[in-house]
Amino acid sequence: MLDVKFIRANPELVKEGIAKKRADPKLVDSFLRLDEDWRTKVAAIDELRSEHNLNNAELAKHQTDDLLSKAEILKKQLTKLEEDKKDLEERRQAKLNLIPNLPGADAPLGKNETENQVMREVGKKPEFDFTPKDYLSLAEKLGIIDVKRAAKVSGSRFGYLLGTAALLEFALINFAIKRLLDEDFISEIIKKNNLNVSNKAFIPVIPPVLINRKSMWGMGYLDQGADEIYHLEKDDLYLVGTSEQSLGTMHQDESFKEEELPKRYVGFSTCFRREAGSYGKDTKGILRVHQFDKLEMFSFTAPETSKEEHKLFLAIEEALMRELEIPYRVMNICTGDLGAPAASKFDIEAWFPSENIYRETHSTSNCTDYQARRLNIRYKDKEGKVNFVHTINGTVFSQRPIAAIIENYQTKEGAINIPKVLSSFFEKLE
RNA sequence: GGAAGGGUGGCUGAGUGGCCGAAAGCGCACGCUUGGAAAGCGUGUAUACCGCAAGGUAUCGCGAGUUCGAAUCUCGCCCCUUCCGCCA
Repeated sequence: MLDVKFIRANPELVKEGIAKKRADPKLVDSFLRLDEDWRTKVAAIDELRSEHNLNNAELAKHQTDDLLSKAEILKKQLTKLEEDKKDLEERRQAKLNLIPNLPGADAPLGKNETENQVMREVGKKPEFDFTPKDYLSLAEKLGIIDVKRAAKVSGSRFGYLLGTAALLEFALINFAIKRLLDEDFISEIIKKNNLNVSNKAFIPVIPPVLINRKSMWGMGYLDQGADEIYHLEKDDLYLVGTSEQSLGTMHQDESFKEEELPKRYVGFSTCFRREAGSYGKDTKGILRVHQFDKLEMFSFTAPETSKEEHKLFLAIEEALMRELEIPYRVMNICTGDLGAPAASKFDIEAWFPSENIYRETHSTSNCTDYQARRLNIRYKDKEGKVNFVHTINGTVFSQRPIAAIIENYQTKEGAINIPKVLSSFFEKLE
């Protein structure tokens, strides 16, 4: 949600901003019209109610027919006005809900994913003296990914990870968690990237994956893209598409002290996506499935530090990818490809040698105060002033990197080497 | 799922129809006191919206209702605690 006062004071700026995100600028005008009507109604009600309250105070002292009949009249008027107000309020809120966050200055202008900018390519692409196979046929041959049986059991876009693939996930998660709990690791990244943020460690968390309507709405995913979300009607609960949704909502209606910020979490959860709009896209394998596990970073920060925190998240993602020795590139997501809550977003795409392309494996967004305002998450600064926090989220590892590992670490014989950095974690499991 | 009890400000907790945005205590802030501190004393201490301000309006889990008037009465829902049932 945008700051209503800001919209009123800067309607042109807001129109310009949301147009860049391919939202209809007319939304702003229709919102402002409803807002104006609503405010007028509120003022009228406040005045009438004040009169009513005074009248009631008299009635408390002595009851006369005059006072009583005046009260009845005022009550009737109020009831009518209040109905109008409720209706206006709903329509006003509905418009406001549809206005996305404004893009940040660092997000490149563009209409869709084809205009995302490559920021850098990192890592040496593996050279094979044979034709590299795709991860799925390798994995199926090794019996470590099974989508056929999953189709039998659950339908399309599901998969079983077995043996080495399952162990790879556990190893990957353990490796990443170990890094994120290590302040020295974070310090080093801060130093290397010349960032001005705290080296505070992340708090590990296993969050709920079913969340209520208010929470899902608060994260900004219900007004647009609700088709993507699984909804359990009987209980009116939503399955999270990412643990971002249960981490960000954890502190709703709370107020931090400034010294508590940044509050950093790393959550592990299963994620559920209906993939309603992606028929025919990545239908093979496990790159786009209805259910997958993901380790996710989430941070509540003061507004001044959110950009740096966002850079830290990206730097962490990159550092872990470099340790894994998987080539990747970093994309700066253009305005037209940003989700509703995000002001800026960086993706990491891992190298898939069988296809000779990079594929998205990570994503980190700065949602500024858009989610915090909906969820009422604030902090008190040193002068005691209360303000909304900023929220940042970022992938650590999902299951997609497992596919990247399989492709990049394949041998001529069709086996898979284990990345060096995972070997100790892997051996403990084997 | 069944039964009982409960949900009030940062916290504890009083409040069964108007004098209640809400007693008291704790905490916190400031001041006095002190060599300094503690204690003591005094003052202040919710949020949102409208307004230049004075001030007004709303909020006692949420929603509806009764009433001129609701924290207080009625109904529905949510959440918490305890007991029973079921259960990893």
